[in-house]
Amino acid sequence: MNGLSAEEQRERLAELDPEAVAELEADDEGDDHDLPDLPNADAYDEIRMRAAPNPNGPWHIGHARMPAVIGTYAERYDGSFIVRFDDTDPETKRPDIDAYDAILDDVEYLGFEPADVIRASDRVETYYEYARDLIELEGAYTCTCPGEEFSELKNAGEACPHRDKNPETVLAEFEAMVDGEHEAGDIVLRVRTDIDHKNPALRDFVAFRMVDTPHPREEAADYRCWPMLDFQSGIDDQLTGVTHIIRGIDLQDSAKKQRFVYDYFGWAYPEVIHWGHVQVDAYDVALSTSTLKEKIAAGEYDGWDDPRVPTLKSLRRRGVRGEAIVNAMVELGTSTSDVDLPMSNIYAHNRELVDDETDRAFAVREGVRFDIAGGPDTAHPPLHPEHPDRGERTIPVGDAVFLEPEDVPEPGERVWLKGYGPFGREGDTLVYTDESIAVVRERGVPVVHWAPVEESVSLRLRTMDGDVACFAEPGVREYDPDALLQFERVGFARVDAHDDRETTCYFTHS
RNA sequence: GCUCUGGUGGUGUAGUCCGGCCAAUCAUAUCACCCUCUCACGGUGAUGACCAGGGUUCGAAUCCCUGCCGGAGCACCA
Repeated sequence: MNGLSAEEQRERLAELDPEAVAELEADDEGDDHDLPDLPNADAYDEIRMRAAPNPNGPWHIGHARMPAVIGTYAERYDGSFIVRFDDTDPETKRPDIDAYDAILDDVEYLGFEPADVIRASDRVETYYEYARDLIELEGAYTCTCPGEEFSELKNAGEACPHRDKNPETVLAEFEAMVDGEHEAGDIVLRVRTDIDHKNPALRDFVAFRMVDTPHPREEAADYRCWPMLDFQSGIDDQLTGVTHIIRGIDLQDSAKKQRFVYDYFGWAYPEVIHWGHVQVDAYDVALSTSTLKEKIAAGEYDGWDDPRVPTLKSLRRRGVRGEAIVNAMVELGTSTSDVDLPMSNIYAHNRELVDDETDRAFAVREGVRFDIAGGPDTAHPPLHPEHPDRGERTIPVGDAVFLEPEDVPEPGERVWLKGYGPFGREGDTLVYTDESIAVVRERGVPVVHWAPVEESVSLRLRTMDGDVACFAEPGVREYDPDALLQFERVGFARVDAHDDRETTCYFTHS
């Protein structure tokens, strides 16, 4: 057997023990991805998942987890996912009209395409239909108890007086809700679950309530009777063929509540996975859309793509590839405990994606000026050290250069200007010494990056810690906005804009 | 108070269902060395974990009990 190739061994094994081969192949498969298998995946013809954001602002980094994971699952199982905006609260969690498109942009940036995009606020009539059906099945009742009173009864495991109304009465009262004949707080429609269920969270929850504030979307502005998340989401998951739901641990009880509705209708509940919260390091601000919104409105940040802000728009502007974020998110898996995602992880994935194809350039931060004496007129460092075939840059040196303060040699010491040549410091002048590269290899002369004074480009490097004034080599102006560069010994940066005075780049990571 | 649900190196993850191949996998991180006209990339090595205590067993990260610590829900928010 040892004399055979792996292929032959496997064929041979197939004859002897087909099941063992299947197992081997399953193992091989397992090495290709980090995410665990979807529960009970074989039971479904097509895997269907959904991202159900509340459109209250552009996404922060944590939001990337949902599309990253369900998009990856969809690809792996040859299934699909939809984006469904759960925008059924026009007041407390009022949708931001711009957020719908902003979120879809973010999904695209991550590299995924939803099979469909729907908005709950377009589907209110549908929810009404199912509510009517549920009422007829005696699965829901209208209730005018003040919230606090009901809460007390519920905690005691006691039914309120409205629970036993007949369906005809309930239906009539519900139609009055639909017609907007009530005001917020006056009446709700409750699902009849189990009033003394041992878990108080599951007892007769609210399915519809009145909201006085019109929905910001014109198409939905006339509705006053709005479904609650647990009802709306449950109906939609069934209607859109969702087979697997992933959601946060804060919604752990949702499935249990929705099962009561599913049971009334005779539906099978989808598979469900709960995961914990994601926390990201490296930022001063919390991963919270509402907090970000406040601080941006207050002028503390320039906008949703300010480099100091933990949003996807910010990472995008900084030149981080969506794929890097996806890779990092997929590595987090789907565990129920809270997880910390270090930004260094996203950076490591990004570096892996971009390092090989990114041109190199020089940018000097807070440059110190030195005159140059001797040496060739131009320097020709390669565009990429590992790909000399891609060509080289041309930097006109002029008669002075900038060095970073940390790279300044002591008087009498030498320094190798990268891609240019060896110099010794005499006062404020760097004098060309015409030595070979051996001084670097054998004598340990430091190799530093530099920029010419005369033909330098003023460059503003926007970083998470604020803006840094730099001088860059002239070739930087040739790159179109959106290009990625690696400033040698500084780090990666995305070219953002050029104007008459300066070039702006966003720092990606080291 | 009631009800869920977790706890593997700094971080994430594999292993836990069906105890032994686990003196615990892989990645990232940090440090060192090598490579190098970058502090990038690449290579080598090091660091570093089964929440605690009992029990069952020839054998426990894995099963049982207790404790400790954490997260979540009990909204006319999502």
